[in-house]
Parts: sequence; structure tokens; C-alpha cells
Amino acid sequence: MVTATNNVTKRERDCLVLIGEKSDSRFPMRLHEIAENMRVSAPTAFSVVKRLMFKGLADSRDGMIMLTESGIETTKRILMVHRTYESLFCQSGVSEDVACLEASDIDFILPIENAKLVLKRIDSPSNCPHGKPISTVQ
Amino acid sequence: MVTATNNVTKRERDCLVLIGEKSDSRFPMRLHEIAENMRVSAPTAFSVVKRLMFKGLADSRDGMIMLTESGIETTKRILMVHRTYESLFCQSGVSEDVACLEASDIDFILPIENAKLVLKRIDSPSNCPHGKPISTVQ
DNA sequence: ACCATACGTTAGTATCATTCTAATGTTATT
DNA sequence: AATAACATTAGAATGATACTAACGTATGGT
Repeated sequence: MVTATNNVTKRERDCLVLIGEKSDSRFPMRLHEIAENMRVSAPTAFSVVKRLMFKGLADSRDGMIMLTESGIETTKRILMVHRTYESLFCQSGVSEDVACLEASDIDFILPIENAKLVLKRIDSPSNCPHGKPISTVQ
Repeated sequence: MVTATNNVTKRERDCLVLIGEKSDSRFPMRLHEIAENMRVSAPTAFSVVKRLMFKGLADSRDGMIMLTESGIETTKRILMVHRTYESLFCQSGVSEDVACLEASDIDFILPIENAKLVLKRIDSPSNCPHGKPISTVQ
């Protein structure tokens, strides 16, 4: 059975992955950092973060923004899917940069169940082209 | 070099593929048919078709809607990408129906150049799981 | 204590895709 | 001529995305 896709848009996905990769509990992100990284104005970043908070994926305290448990899980799923298709693209002969970009366009759309199957089909690499682990957890 | 992605939204993609598969020069589609197939009201279908016309992908004459040359090309590219990923999913163990649905979610986003490479990586099947040809033309 | 700087937040606006219902044309068939 | 079938326009709503300008708040230096 295929689980419903992550209910996030591309921008929300970008924001989620950004926070997931650039922060941890000791160093949460500031709104300005997010805005700069996403190359949008602070109010725009703020509205994306607000949507993430509304969806229970992010949380903010004293201007520090961090992911919730649910947000961390969602991000992990997105990254697993990302690295799977990124690996497929690279194995096919696409450059690392392009592979990463294209994977980013679909990793929040495609369900993790199928990514797991695809991963097997492409000989179960344990790391993405950048060397990051393709965790099969969850 | 990677060509810019087809500049269409999901709805426009659905409409494009619908017209591309259900019509030909002798039997163009009526708006009502499109609306029924897309399960939206006639005005909604109309607005999608209008956007396709604005983008130079469709044309209408006497209420008959058909694709332009550019629309036919775009649809072909989308279908090639569709069938490639559909094949990948099926080879990986995903059911035909699910494979088709998921392929529909990404076939208008991913460029044909990379689909061609992926197709080779998955042993160059010449037909999609439904038996339709994966044309490598264009 | 005061001011400036840095930052978050709100207000207001705009665009685009998507959707609907209700109303209005238009055409063709009876 | 009337009706039916269809296309089209009008009007409205929502949600994502984006901006600038303004406002609030807190911190650090003078």
C-alpha cells in the first residue's frame, strides 16, 4: 500500500531540507538565514515557515526555528527519495549537479515505498553521489 | 545540456496528454469531453484549454480543440518521459496502476534528456508496461 | 539613558493556478 | 420558433508564492 505523499509544496520542501541539513537542536536556524539561503525576502521566508508550523512540521521559539519530530521524519523521507533518484540519474550518466537539481524537483512528490523498490532495482547503493547515506530507516 | 523543462502545470499536462491520446486531426475533442475526462466543470476545463492556447500548445476552431505542432511535440516528450519512469517503476516491482499514476506526477517536470539516459540504464525497453512504444524520436 | 542596528512580524498588495456556480451566447435539430 | 446542447463570460473563492513598507523589540555601544 502506498502512503499518501508528503503534503508539502516545492518551497516548503526546500525550506524543510534546508533546516534539516543546516540545523540541529543546539544550532537552530534564524529566519534571516533561511531567507538568505532560499534567496527570498524575510517576509516570504516567514510565510513558508508559518505554513510549515501550521502543518506541524516546524516550530519556533525566540526566533529560533527548528523542525518538529514530524518535520524531521518528513525530511528524512524526502532525503531518502532524493538520494535514490539522484543515484539513479548519476548511474545513468547525468552530472551530479543536474542529478541533484532534478531529484529536488520530485523527491517531495514521489512516495518512499516506491523509492525503496527503485533503490533495489539500481543495485542498492548505500550512499548518494555526494557520499551521503541513503538510509532505509522508516 | 539540459533543455528547459516543459512549462506546463499538472492540470495542463493532464489536458495535453488527454487531447494527445484521445484525438487526431479527424476527431478533435470537444470541451465537454475534456471536462468530463478531467472530472472538472466546463468553465474549469475551458480555463485550462485557454492557458494551453496562450502557450501555443493548443488551438480551437468551431469548438473543436486540437493540439498545435508544438503541443504535439510537448505531449510526445511528456509521454516518452512518462513511459520511461513507468517502466522503471514496474521493473522495480510497483504495480502498473501505481506506476502510471506516479509517472504522471513527474513526467512533465523531468527533462527528456535524462529520461533517455535512464532508459538505457534500465535496459532500453521498447514499450511501456501497457505495451505502448517508448519512442526515442526527438 | 539613548540611539542605532539587527532582526522578526504584520500589513498590504500582486500574480497565477485552480476551482466553482450562475448567467449568457450560439448553434443546430426538431 | 423553441428547445437542447454546448461554449463562453462573469464573478467569486482559495492557496502558494512573492514583494515593499512599516512596525515592534531587543541588544549593544556610546
